[in-house]
Amino acid sequence: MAEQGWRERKKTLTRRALIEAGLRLFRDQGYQETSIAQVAAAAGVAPRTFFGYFAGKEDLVFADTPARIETALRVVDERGPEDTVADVLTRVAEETIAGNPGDVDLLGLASGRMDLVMSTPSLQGAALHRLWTTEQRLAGALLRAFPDDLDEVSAAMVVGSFAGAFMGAAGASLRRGDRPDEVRAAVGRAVRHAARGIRAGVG
Amino acid sequence: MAEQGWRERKKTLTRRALIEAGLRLFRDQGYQETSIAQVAAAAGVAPRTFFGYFAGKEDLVFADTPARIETALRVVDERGPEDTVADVLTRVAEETIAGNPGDVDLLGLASGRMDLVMSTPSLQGAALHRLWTTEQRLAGALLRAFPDDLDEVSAAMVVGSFAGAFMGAAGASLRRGDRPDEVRAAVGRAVRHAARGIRAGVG
DNA sequence: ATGCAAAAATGCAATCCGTGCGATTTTCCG
DNA sequence: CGGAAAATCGCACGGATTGCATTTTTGCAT
Repeated sequence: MAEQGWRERKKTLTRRALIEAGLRLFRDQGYQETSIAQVAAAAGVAPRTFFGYFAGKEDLVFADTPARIETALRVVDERGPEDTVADVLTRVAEETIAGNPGDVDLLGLASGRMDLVMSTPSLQGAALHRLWTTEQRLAGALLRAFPDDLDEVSAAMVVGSFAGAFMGAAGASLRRGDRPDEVRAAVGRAVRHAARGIRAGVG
Repeated sequence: MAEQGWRERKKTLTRRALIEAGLRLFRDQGYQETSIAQVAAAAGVAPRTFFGYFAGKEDLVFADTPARIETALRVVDERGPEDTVADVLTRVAEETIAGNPGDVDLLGLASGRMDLVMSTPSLQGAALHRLWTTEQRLAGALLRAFPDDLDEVSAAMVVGSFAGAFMGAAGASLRRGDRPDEVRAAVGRAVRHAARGIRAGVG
């Protein structure tokens, strides 16, 4: 847990500086309109250095998702004996919502990422791709947690219908201009719908 | 319906040449590894001309989807009086499958696109983004077709769960290396599952 | 404190996508 | 045949990435 020293500390410091500078610039002047050179300059490093921290422009925007994904997977892995597939996925969804609609507070930059992604096509694609690969991992974890109730395809199908309902509702609610709590409610309804659908099919 | 003359004819001809050349090169040497310059050269036009036909490299890969999307939307618009939401979406899915898993035959280049997309991250993102925007349009059409049973959010949620289940099943089946007919079967099962889930919730 | 080796930050060149613009060539039509 | 409109081209940028060689920093053992 303990960091080595100045070396490590400085690295996470630079990383954070890049994220904050990037997110701020993206929000203020737009994603496409902001060049990596600007982000690097604002963070006080050379443009080339940016790529030592992130694989690309998109990566900076989703810098906090890996942790959230691990959390979601852990929820599945820690399935209780009495839990059903729907129970577990519902809990995953709740866990996800807890730090999603209307928030972000990534590094002090509360909100903004949702709007940013929703208003930037290329980021939408990136976000959906991450969601897609995450769904696959989630399906794998689910299959491991319920080996008697599922198979590869049904696991992926269940996760897909869940995520699909979730995203569909969230997207529509946001597009409609709902308040954060309304979005939460909409998503909650979608999750319950998906859970009901699953119970009607798989154990 | 009738084309003007040589002008129009040549245009669609060049367009087709670009698509065929592109798809062939993408399949043979990979998407990322193929430059637009190569595609243009193979089609006998200047690189700059490529952008007169497609907005970008990705567009070429999905050149046939617009038509398919229109078809899907039409299926929703032509809802029968007795149809339920699940009925309509099931029909949309069938319509979609009819020309999807294992095929493509876009322009004689049977198969290959599915594999191409599944093996190219950036194309996956593009494909998912197209799916996402299509879902929105589908939700809109569905809302128009069932104004008494749905609202914006529930329509999007229903479409999302449907598409999610569809994609999840298709992806898992393909990833597992299933034969085209097996993929079809898996998707069929997913569609029935999603339909059941919808019937359990919305009318 | 000093010097060396590993790690990080840079600089630079090169490739490729995508776009604006002006110059050319084709095709259409009177 | 003589434009006018449409389609191609060529050219020059701006910006994302990447590979490679060079220069700074930092960690650590004398």
